[in-house]
Amino acid sequence: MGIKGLTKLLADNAPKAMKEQKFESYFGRKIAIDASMSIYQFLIVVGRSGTEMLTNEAGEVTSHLQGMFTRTIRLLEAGIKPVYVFDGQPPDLKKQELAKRYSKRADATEDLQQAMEAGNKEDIEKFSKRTVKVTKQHNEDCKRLLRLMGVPVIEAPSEAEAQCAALCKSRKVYAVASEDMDSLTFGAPRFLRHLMDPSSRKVPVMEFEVSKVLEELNLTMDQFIDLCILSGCDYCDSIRGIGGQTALKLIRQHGSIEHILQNINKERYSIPDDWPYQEARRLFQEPLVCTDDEQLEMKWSAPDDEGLITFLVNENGFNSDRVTKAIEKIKAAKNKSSQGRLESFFKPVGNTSMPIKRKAYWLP
DNA sequence: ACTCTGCTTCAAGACGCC
DNA sequence: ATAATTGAAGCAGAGT
DNA sequence: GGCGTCC
Repeated sequence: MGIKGLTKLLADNAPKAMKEQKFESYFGRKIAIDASMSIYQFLIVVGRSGTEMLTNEAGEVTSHLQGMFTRTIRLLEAGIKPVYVFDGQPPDLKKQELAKRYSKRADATEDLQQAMEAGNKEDIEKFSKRTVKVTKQHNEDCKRLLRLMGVPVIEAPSEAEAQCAALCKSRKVYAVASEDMDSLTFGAPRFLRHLMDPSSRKVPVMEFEVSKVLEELNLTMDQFIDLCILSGCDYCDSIRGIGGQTALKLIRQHGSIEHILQNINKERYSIPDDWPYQEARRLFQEPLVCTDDEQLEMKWSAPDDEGLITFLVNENGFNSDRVTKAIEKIKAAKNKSSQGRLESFFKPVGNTSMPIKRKAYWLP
């Protein structure tokens, strides 16, 4: 569930920490993306009608490939250098939460069964979406596709969001793009929401800087993490009756969850038994991430034409012409943006005599 | 009156043709 | 055995 | 912009 109500809390209490940006302003930028969440959305929405989805001849689902392929091309054409980060093992604390979701899905599967027997189209549509799950195979399919496209893939040891944040902290990428507010709690210095929306043109890209969030809320990072835990996170329960607003007030007043617990009226608020807030805090402060430079190497290389045609056309029934055209798009996009951010940034100005300090500008 | 929490519900891609 | 979303909007009702 | 198709 991410962090409950954090968007609204920040909009109300730290409006200057977020700013609208143009999609085009990320030309040449390296951006980390949580792959699993994208795959999930593709499975739910791409080519779905009732229980029907896009499939290959063997009847295996290909919606995730279609979605990942077109979206990644769109990013490359915008000059963005995406790096997709895949989930590893979830932390133990998350397993309780995940068990709940599992049982919800089991319920939905039953509901779907009934709807199908009753032939209720609307219900079939509704419940089938809730039974979607991302399998290991889906993940492997997408990794293979991305590698063939020449787009880097990183396998996180645990939470992908945490790995994305770590990449941004160590300046290996410019920003993290996600719809999940956890990114800020993991300390991603620059965080983008709605990066993918502008195609439908409704929502502008929203850019958050964690340093400004802290500055405006007047909190330390540790206090911000405590605020997120109290607001409600995936790792442990929160205190019933305390939401974002109250949590912010209490943190400002007492400084930490420990001090809040010492001062709070325990008649009024019941603290959960065996409340693992300290472990949750630790997961946000020091999540398990990979820091090995060799494993984090990112290269945006030319696409593998033959490999893509074998995989998409021969193995998964994609239209041959479409794939060929798409490959050309990828090549054109990579040529255009391989010059990097600076030249293209200055090109419209038309003044080539200006000396440029290359190195300084190349930092993310 | 007003604020806040907490529950339920929903919707979720990208492209091209018209 | 294997796999585990999300935010947001709208509404009810408790608390202050 | 609404609507069907992608596999």
